[in-house]
Amino acid sequence: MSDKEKINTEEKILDAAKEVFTEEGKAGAKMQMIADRAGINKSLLHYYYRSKDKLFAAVFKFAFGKMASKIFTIFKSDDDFFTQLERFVENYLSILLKNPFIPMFILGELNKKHNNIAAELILKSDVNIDSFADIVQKEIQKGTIKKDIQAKNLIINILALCIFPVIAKPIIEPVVFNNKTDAYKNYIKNRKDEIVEIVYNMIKV
Amino acid sequence: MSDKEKINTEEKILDAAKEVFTEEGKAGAKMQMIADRAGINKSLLHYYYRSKDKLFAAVFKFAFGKMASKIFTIFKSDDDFFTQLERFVENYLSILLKNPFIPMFILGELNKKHNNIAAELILKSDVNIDSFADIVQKEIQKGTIKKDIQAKNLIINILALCIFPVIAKPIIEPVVFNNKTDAYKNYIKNRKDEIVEIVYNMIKV
DNA sequence: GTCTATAAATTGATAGAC
DNA sequence: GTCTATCAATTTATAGAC
Repeated sequence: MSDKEKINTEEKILDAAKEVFTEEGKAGAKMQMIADRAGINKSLLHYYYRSKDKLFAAVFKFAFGKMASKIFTIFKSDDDFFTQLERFVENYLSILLKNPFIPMFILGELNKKHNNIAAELILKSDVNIDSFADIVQKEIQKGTIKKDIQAKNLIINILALCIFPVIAKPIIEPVVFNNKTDAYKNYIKNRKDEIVEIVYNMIKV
Repeated sequence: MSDKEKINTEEKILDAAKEVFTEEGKAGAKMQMIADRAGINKSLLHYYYRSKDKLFAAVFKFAFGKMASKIFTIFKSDDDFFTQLERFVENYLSILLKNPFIPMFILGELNKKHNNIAAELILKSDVNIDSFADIVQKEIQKGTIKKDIQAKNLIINILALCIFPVIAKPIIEPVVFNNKTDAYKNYIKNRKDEIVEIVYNMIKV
């Protein structure tokens, strides 16, 4: 898909909307910006998606799917648990760095007082941690990890360690790394090993 | 300050603005909402604060100060390092739970592409981690913590483990705790001990 | 399908009376 | 200081030509 002229209008609109909504938030995004970015007229937005709310819903659904759907797939491989965890962190960090604005967009919209659309879409999603909880339970029985490890805590901690450094970049880069872009980039590059070691120390017997 | 009628108008406006801006974001917040919440006329907002930008700047400055200014003060006590860390986590979680919308507000605005105001205010702030880095260095020399601990990594990890569960509440509560509010509240209540243990396992020799 | 023109509603900001 | 009335600009959405 190197030639952007070849994709159809509906797709062009959705791509532009993804960019503008995730960069500016729902309230900050303007239909005119999206039309400009898509290289089409504002009226066409309403022709394909009837309202800003409908377009937002499409983008939010895509964004949430991007970050949530593949979370637990890695834990279905035949690798041992520690390898699965390592591959998960690597994989999730990779997705995050390719889509640095998406987590902030999702969390930002969900935390808005008057945004039923986003909250409703979460309720309809079928993401759940049951399969991951089963795997953790089995590892405990095998004696490979600490007895008192809780799957819920474990997954939240891992996601916190992966997501926070990305969404807090605009504050970490100036405050922690004195505005040195390279220092922040280097920090992120080494992030996988850092997280894996923390998780290892969290769960090892 | 139990009788809200007694505080002056300027203060009433700022209090209302803090609420509305942090709940809705800068673009989502409307001057009319703020006036209504303050129980005054919209024109008075412009009388005290000349523009929405000026009012936003006042709120953002307050919010950032609330979360950032007291971060490193605890590490000036005479307690041993592990006790200082424990007290820091306890203290920071307490501030977070009293102001659950502030971290999301700060990070959300800083991640907006076209928001110079917030980014400028961060640059002007004098928050830095130098004193904390010194303390970590001394502990390493004393041999009380691992040799390869980096202060920058340590503080980011701790903040991640504190802040993420709060800003991700709208997704943790439905996805991880099946919409059981009590289960989430209980999880947060036990959060301090969980984080302290993780940090202990991170740094102990 | 895509555009121009315009309606209709919202919203930040000001003027002026009291 | 506080209010009413109103402006001017923005913004979502629609009507209608091609």
